Amino acid sequence: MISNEKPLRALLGERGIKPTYQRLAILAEVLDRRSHPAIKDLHFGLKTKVPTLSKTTLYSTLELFARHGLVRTLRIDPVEARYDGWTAPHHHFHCERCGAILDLNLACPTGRRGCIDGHEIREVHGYFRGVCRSCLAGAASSASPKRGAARAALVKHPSRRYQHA
Amino acid sequence: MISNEKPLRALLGERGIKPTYQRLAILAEVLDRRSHPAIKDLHFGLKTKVPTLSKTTLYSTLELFARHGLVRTLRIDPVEARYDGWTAPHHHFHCERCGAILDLNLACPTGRRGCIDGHEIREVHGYFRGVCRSCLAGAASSASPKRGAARAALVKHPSRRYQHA
DNA sequence: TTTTCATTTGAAATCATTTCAATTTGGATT
DNA sequence: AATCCAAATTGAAATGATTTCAAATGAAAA
Ligand SMILES: [Mn+2]
Ligand SMILES: [Mn+2]
Ligand SMILES: [Zn+2]
Ligand SMILES: [Zn+2]
Repeated sequence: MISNEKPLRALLGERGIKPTYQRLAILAEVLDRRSHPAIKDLHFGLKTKVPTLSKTTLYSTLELFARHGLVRTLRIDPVEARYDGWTAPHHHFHCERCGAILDLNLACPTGRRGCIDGHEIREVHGYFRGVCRSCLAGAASSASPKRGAARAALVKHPSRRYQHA
Repeated sequence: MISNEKPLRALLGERGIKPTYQRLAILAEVLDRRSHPAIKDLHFGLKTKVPTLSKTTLYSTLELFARHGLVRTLRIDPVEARYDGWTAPHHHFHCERCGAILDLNLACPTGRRGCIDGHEIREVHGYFRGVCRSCLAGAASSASPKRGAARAALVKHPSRRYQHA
């Protein structure tokens, strides 16, 4: 629903990646989500379609996809990598209360490439952290009732984050 | 040597943080380094001055410092948190070959605060990743002979990163 | 000195990620 | 259809940063 214009097979084929059943399912799942899912979220979301899918495959496949520019690996969440199927340059906001990662569209582009100070730039990430709109609205202490990755993040992580503040 | 204008005791006192022997040593160590050290680097660097210092104290103290704006916690290295005693807004570059983290001074500021899309912004990070100047110079495969955190990162991390590419 | 409370410490637990060897898969060849 | 082979997948074990937790220490107050 995001950028599934081209069939998934083509996205893989163009890059010489064999369109395995697992790879197609993983690619579909990660492109289908705007929530910047973590490995465990993808694993959970795919358990019906690919019951035998291992986390090891998820790790290696997502690294493969990232290497070929099919997904972006976000490191804004200190606990776990989050993946983004939307590869156009944009910034990210991480809510330290509910764990949600949201897209931001700002002036400063993250698409910059080339060299800076002689260093070869391959990736640019603009990370903002704070308290998201809906957490601000749902005042008080406990995070507002979110779903998906945000909620998943909530129930886990003992006090690592996403607790009171 | 960086921003030790004020005595360290004052930096803590202003914020109501009791100037413990450990805290003063940790603060001195993190302010003294431009290498954006990880916990293990600080632990190693302090073993002479504070032989009994535990990593637990380092974790909790650095979190305390970060909460009070004395240091910034960088999440650009996927393996471990790196700490920055230079709190003025600036961007960071992470060399995926040798692990070094370098300061960048660019136009787009990271000092932005306030709200975006209704989200309350508390932290802004500009992360660039690629291959650093000296790694580019020292062509070939193995990383150029670096020191400090970069080297430390090298000898560790089996193939996690900092290997060939 | 005795009490009290914050800080420090080390050991154990947690958990994301990596490693690795074995199994499975699917295409090519016979 | 049967065989072969390299790539892909899998699960279990290892790794290592970070957190948890309860005991030990320290320092100020009574
Ligand atoms: Mn995004
Ligand atoms: Mn810096
Ligand atoms: Zn939130
Ligand atoms: Zn380098």
